[in-house]
Amino acid sequence: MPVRVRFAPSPTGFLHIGGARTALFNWLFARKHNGAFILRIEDTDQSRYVAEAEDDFKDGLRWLGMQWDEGPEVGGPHGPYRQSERTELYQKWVNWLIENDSAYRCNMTGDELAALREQQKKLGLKPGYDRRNRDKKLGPDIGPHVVRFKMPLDGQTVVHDEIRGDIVFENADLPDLVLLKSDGLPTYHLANVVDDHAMQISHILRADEWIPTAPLHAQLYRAFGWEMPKIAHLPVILSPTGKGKLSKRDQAFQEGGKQVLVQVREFRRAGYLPEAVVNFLTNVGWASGDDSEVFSPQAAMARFELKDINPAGSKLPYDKLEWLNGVYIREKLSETELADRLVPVLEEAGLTVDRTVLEKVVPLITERMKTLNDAIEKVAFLFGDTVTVNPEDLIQKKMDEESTVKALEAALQALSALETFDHETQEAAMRDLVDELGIKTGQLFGTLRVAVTGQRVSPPLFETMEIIGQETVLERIQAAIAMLQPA
RNA sequence: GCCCCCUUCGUCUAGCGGCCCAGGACGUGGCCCUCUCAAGGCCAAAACAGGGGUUCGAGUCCCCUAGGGGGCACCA
Repeated sequence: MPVRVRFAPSPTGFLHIGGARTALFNWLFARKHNGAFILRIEDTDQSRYVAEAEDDFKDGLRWLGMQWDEGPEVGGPHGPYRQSERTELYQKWVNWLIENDSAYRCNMTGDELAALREQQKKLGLKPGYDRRNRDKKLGPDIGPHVVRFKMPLDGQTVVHDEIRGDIVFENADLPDLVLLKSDGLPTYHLANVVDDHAMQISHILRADEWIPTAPLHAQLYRAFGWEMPKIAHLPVILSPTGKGKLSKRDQAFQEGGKQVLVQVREFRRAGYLPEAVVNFLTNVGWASGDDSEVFSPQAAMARFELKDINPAGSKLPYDKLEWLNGVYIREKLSETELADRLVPVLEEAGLTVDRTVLEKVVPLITERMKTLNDAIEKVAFLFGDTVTVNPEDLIQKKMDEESTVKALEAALQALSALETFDHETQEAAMRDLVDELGIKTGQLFGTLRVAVTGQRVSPPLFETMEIIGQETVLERIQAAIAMLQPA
C-alpha cells in the first residue's frame, strides 16, 4: 500500500510554527517512502473562517520547501481538496450511517445543551449530552437538527498509536459526538474520516490534542466498515512561558525580554532562512540519532521513523535557531546566494542597494550575522551619502580630543598619500603610524572606525575602507576632525 | 471533576537491561586568537522527578505518587 499522508489545516488563522512542524513530519514521511503529500483545507467552520489563511498556508509551505503533490492549485485524483466543496459526500455518508442505525438525528438546540451542562455541573454529574434522542429514530422533518454518532455504550476501544503503542479507552466514557451540524456542514470528526478514506490516506500524522477523539474516529471507521489508516499523534509545541501549548498564541509576543515568534510568516520576516527553519524544526521531537545538528531534509528522510518521534511536548529552542541560522548563512550559502537574499531585505529596510558594493561587503559580514535582518545595520553606512558620528565615540580609551585630532590628522595625511588603496597597504601604513604616534592599534583603528562608519562596531576596518573608497574615507576623516575642533 | 498523554543538563536531545559515576548541541562561564564585533579553537559547570518492585544488574521493564500537558463544543 503506497504511503499517502496529508496536512489538513483549518483556515482560521495564519500558518503556525507548530502546524509547520506537523506538515514537515508528514512531508518527510511521504518523501522517505516515495509517497504522496496531500494538502487539504478543512474549512467546515464558517464562523471562524479567515479568507487569507489558505494563501498563508500555501506560501508558508512553499517557502519552507514542502510542495504538496495533491491539493489546492495542483489538483489531484481525489479532489476537490477543500472540504466546503465536498459537502454532498458527507451528506451521503451521514445518511448511510443513519440508515444503518449507526447515527441518529437530534433536534436539541445549542442553548438547551448548554443549560443541560450547567445543570449537570451543579449536581456534580459529568457534563455532556444525555443521549435523549439516541433511540427515537427521528426523521429529517424535525426542523433544525444535528446528526450524532451512536457510540457503543460498553466495551473498550483500542487505538494503536505508532509512537505510543496501544491506547485503551472505555466506551462508556465516550460521547455521541456530532457528525453533521445544523448548518448542514460536517464536523471535523466526520469530514476527516470520510476524506481520509476517500483520499486513501495511509497514515495520519496529526497533533497530540486529537488523542481523546481518536477512539471516536476508530469507531466511525468500524461503523463504515473501512480500514483505519495507521495513526501517530505528534507531540505539541509548548509555550516558553511554561504554561500550555504554543498554539494558544496567535502572534509573536515577548517573554523574558525575548521575542517569541509563532507564525511562519514571522520567522520569515525576522530574517530566518527557510532551510534553517526546516532543519531546526526537524530536530524538535525527533533527532537524527547520530548527534548531528546540521543536516538537509534529505539526510533526515533517510533516517526518519515514526517510532523515533519523542512523544513528549517540547518548547522551541529559539536560541538554537539563531545559531543554526548563522551556520546556514556562513556555511551553507554561497556569497552570491546570500547577496540575492539580502537585496529584498535591505530594500525593504529603505536602503538603495548597489549590487556591486553589496557583493564586496558580503564576505565581511557573513560571519557576523545571525539573521538576514542583521545585515541592515551592518551595511547601512555603505549605502548612504553621509554617516552620523557621535563625537564622543571618536575618543578612544585613554585618549582625549587633542590626541584624537592629532591621530586623525596624521592618518588623513598618511592615507591620502597612498597610491593604492587596498586594505593591505592601508594597514601597513596605519600600523607604522601607530608606532610613530606611540599609541595602541585599538586606539587609532577605533577612532578611524567611528570616523568612517559612524559605528563603534563594524566589519574589519581596512577592508571596509577599501570598499568605501579613498575619496569618501578622506572626507569622512576630515569631517570627524572638524567635529572635534568647532570653529 | 472525569478521561487520556507525557517526564534525561536551563533548553532541544542521545540512550531501546550491563558499553552510562549518562553522550551531543544551543545557551552560560573561563581561556586563546584579535583593529571593534563576530567567527573559530580549547576548557568548565550543568540532568536520569520521587518512591516501590522485577532482575545477578535499571535512565532503560512494571506499579504508585507528584508534576506538566491535552481533551471533555453544532471548533478544528
